[in-house]
Amino acid sequence: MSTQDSRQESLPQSARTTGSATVTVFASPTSWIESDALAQCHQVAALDGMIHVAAMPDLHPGKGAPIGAAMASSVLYPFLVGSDIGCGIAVFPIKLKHAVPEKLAARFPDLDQALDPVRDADDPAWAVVDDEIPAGHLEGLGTVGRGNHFVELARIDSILDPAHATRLGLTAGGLVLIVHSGSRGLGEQILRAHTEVHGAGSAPDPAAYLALHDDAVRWGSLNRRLMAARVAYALGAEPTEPLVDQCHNLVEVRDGVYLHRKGAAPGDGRDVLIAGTRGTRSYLVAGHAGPDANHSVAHGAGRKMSRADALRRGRAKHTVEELRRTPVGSLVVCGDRQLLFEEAPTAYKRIEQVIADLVDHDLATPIVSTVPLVTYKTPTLGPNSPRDRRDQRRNRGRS
DNA sequence: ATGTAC
Repeated sequence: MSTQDSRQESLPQSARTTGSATVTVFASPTSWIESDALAQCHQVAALDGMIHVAAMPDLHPGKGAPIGAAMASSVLYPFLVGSDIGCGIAVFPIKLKHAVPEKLAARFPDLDQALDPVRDADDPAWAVVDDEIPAGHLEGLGTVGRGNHFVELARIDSILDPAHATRLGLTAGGLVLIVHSGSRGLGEQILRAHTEVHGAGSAPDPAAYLALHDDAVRWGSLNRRLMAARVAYALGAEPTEPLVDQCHNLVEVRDGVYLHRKGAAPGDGRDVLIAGTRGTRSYLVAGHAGPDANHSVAHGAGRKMSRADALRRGRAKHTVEELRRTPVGSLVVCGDRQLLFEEAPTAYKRIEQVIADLVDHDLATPIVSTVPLVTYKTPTLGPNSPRDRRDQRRNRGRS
């Protein structure tokens, strides 16, 4: 199977009796995979009840558990999903007459500001809420969050599978909104409630955890639709239904076991957008991953550097201006300089290699690529904004 | 990735 396979048959006889699960890495030998991330896969493999760990080519170290892995177990471990339960990527078609990045970047709404049922009662974006708000959770509703989350206006670039692209109504030059976000404070609350009592232990009442988890998954999806509607209206377009909306942090019950996905998208007959970086292409693919891959595909380019390294090396290598205007001509709306360095394209692996690894292992077939026009991270409040002044204080004497 | 504390 994989050239970085470390299945039990390759281990000495004595190691086979430990009850450790199998670990398969779906990456070429030349693809960059950190040894810390592999070590985390093997730590996970040693957990009680673990059956199989499938590591995707975007694998990188996470907090306690690897990111970019699908982990099947007879026991449910909330920490393997992490705090951003329901995080995922949705793609919405959008029609605009003129797509000039400079003009559109200035029109994005403030996605740090939650939709308030009273103050924003007249906001037309509420129309996408067609049911109860999951868990009745209003805090942070309609906000993108931080880290690697973003809302991007992108153009369909290459058509790689014409028949499939046509079925989805995608043509070269068409525009889409790509929304990567999750359940914000809600998922964090759910994991914390478990962790305070059980730490990294399993869920003693899986059904109880799953009920809360499912709320967070629904909330994340609603949040992505709300943001797409907020942005569509702000850009002078109508909101649309998502073409794809796949969640890469969740646990599902499948074949009688708990399949935990952490930075791994469902890849079993579904279409999924695999995000590049703020300054490179993304790829919509048709997933056809089988049991060896725990029915999963990669979720993005995957970090190549820790946030700390990206910040340190980025300050020496890039100016803020070149990170806000990328090599593909897109604009990055980000009023937080530190985040801009942490999320620099050079801090990530090459998305084309990740896609090639998926193709080579027969996990996915690319449908189209997209190229960013405007990527929104967090509001730019102008040169004298409180945020930028804070950044200047933080950076003084260091850069 | 998160809200909160420093």
